[in-house]
Amino acid sequence: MVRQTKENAELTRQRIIDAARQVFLERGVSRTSMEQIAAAAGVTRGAVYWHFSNKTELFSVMREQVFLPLIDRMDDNLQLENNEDPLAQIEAFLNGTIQALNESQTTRETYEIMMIKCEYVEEFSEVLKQILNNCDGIIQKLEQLYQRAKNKSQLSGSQDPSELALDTHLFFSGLLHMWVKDTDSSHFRKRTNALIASHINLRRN
Amino acid sequence: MVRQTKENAELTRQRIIDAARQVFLERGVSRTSMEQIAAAAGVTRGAVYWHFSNKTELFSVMREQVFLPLIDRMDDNLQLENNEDPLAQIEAFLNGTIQALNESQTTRETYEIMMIKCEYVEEFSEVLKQILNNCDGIIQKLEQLYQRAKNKSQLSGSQDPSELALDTHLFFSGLLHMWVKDTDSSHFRKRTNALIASHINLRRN
DNA sequence: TTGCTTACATACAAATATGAATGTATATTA
DNA sequence: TAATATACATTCATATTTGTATGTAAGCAA
Repeated sequence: MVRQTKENAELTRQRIIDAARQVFLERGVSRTSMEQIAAAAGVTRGAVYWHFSNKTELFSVMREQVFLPLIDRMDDNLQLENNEDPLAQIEAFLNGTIQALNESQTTRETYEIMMIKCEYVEEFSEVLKQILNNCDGIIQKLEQLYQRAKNKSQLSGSQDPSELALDTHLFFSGLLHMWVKDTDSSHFRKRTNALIASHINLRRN
Repeated sequence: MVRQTKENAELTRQRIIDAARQVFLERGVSRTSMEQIAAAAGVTRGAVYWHFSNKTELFSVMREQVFLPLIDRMDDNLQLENNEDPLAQIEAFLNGTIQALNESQTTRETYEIMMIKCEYVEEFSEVLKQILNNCDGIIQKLEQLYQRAKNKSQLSGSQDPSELALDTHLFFSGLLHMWVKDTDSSHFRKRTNALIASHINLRRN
């Protein structure tokens, strides 16, 4: 197989991305060599370098394939439609993200790589900034939703939407980390729905 | 300087550990070579290999120097003394840990390395297990404290101590991550106390 | 059909990293 | 004070990894 058609080349490219994800997961991003990725994809380094200029670019593509759609989905779930029940909407957003993890192994693996199999230095610290920016967006939207919940007297006591939003974001950030790290026992993953429910319930009037 | 006294050797050892922390922070654990550590410590690789058998051991020592005392301190803060105000005790525990970060640059740096400059694969996945075990311990103690808070009718509504404990742990885990990642702007760090206060307040009767 | 380009494989050169082996001067100890 | 162990520095052999350069057969356009 010396020269593939355009279609086949695209398949090869995707196989390389999938192989990279697999090896990143096993050996960590830094320890992974292009040779290992090539071997896992059943090609040589020549092919990998043909499709991607280096490991960093390959990493970025792998990440974006999963995260860009995921972020879109999260944005949708947080959209300010005229919802009767903002608190329920927040809950649905949290559950939706967990559901995305449950449904797609690729998403799960990518999350795991991003969280505990990647060192955010040099070129990669840029990625960290993007992530933080994204967090800011989510926090803002949460705050708006909490504000609307407050306007509708859904909240108990006199709670500040801004602090509620941050509290929820931190909770969820911690939740995702735990969810990802809890690979074998998985006794944690079964509790997530209840946890999210009680987290929201704590706020409800 | 070919042969130092025992005392000086101990100083050299510590200098190597400090140098390792510094280079780990800059380049990430994986990308850091023994040569770079040696250079940063002002010695040669010979000295580094004399004191530590390899990078993994050096990493472990660096980590334990900071974490073992920190864990002890956290355990102390969570101890079940006959406290009148369990909720305040939890709040003090959270604030205390943040304070430890504020007070010690070494602790801060080590946390940052552990969180975003280290890949938890192969030998390092053992470390991850230890961390998770520790979390379990903290969660259990939080649960006991929440139980006592409930017995004293400190809690509003009918909240489950077990879920409150997990919620607090996830919140705090997320908080630590944010705290560490928020290196430059530091606008987040100033809000931590207020955030912790409102997190606890949400539970209070 | 020819010629150019694509999609790789193979080969090469240079850099970097590791662990161990060896050297060595000085503390330490008997 | 002589012998030994210590605390390193230096050297060496060996991998490993990277990027690039070159080769090549087949696809594709004119």
